[in-house]
Amino acid sequence: MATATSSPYLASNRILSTGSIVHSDRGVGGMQRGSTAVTSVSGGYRGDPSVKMVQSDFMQGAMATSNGGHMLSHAHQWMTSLPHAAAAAAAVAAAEAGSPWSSSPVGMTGSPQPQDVKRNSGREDMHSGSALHHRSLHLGSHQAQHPGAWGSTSAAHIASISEGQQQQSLIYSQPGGFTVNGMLSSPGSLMHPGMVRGDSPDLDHGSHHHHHHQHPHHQQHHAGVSHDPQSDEDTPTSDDLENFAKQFKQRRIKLGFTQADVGLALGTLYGNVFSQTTICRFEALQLSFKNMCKLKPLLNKWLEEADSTTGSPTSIDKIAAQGRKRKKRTSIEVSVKGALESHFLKSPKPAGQEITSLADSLQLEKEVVRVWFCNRRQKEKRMTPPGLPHSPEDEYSQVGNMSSDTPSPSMDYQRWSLGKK
DNA sequence: ATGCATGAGCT
DNA sequence: GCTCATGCATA
Repeated sequence: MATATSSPYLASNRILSTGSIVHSDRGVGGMQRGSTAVTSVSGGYRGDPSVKMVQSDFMQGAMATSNGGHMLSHAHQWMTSLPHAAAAAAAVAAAEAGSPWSSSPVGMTGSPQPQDVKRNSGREDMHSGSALHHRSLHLGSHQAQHPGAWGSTSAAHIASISEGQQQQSLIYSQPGGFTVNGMLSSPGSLMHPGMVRGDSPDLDHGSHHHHHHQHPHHQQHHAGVSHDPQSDEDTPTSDDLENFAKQFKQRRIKLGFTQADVGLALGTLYGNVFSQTTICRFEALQLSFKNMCKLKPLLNKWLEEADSTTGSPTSIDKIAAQGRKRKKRTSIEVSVKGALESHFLKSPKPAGQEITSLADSLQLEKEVVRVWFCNRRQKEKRMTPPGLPHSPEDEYSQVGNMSSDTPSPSMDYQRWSLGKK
């Protein structure tokens, strides 16, 4: 399908009725040998099967009304993602016909979610378990390096989550390495006492970030029993996190919850919803150290709740973040990615001008390139172990050859979580 | 499981 | 315009 070779963008299709067209020729790089990037637009939204189809239909209607049927006229094509109700969609349309994506959605409708006890027994166990990549070093050294990364700024500091937050519960009785499963006298069910997040779909995004300068100094416990003195307010070591993540995943699966379930549960329990992505990254230790520290308490709490509440429905009420317009995800061709990688190795932080020219030569939007670099840097940060004694050069040590254009996957990432088994 | 994207808060 | 935390959409 994506025969859109003429122009870098231009979607061959737009909102497609759910499920009907799923095209996706898995060979993104296998066919469009001419385009640098494809921008496949699709309308399907998986994650809420219950209303999926309906909204799709509404979508089309809404769009036709607002944009006269084409929203691709812009240089970019944004995709409005699933207005939930016709009313909402209409409202949005009326309010901002053809305007940029920055609008904020109107109040959302009550979620029609039929609280169901999700206990999808294993289902993602398979693919999730294949996360044991490379293994190797894991030293306890320390070294501050990236100025905003791994261990420089604030450590475990539970960001002040939204308003009515009152976590900090000091009932952590479960250290990362051992479980006291069962008999935890957790508050039972309780759940959202009075937290009503009636506004922003994405809620609390705006309250986490104060930097308290205190390094997450990795406390090395001297040899002997690795107890895991995880008191309330103390920075866990990388090992702690690693163990916890491992444990967590195990328990989670055992209990029959999916990563998405957990994310939602956290939302109903603490008012902080997280996506499957985040939970996944947590389990895979692909978050920044600081971020890991922040999430651990929450997940720990959930764990306790989860296995103490045997059978009790950790209710879920989804609040679909909708009405948001998002740029379509640009798909960068492999070869182009290679080029970007090369440049990255030379200059990880290209200046605006440089980005512009690069973007131009690669036929990509400047913004896309800029973002690519941002993401690349970010990725690098989490790939770099917090306490690796090696010199900065060791990062990409590609000992030996390396022709200027070696298509090699370049660099084998090593994360700090390699002590895997 | 991950790639590209959005946004808040800094600088 | 960057960093960082996060997530939609995808592979």
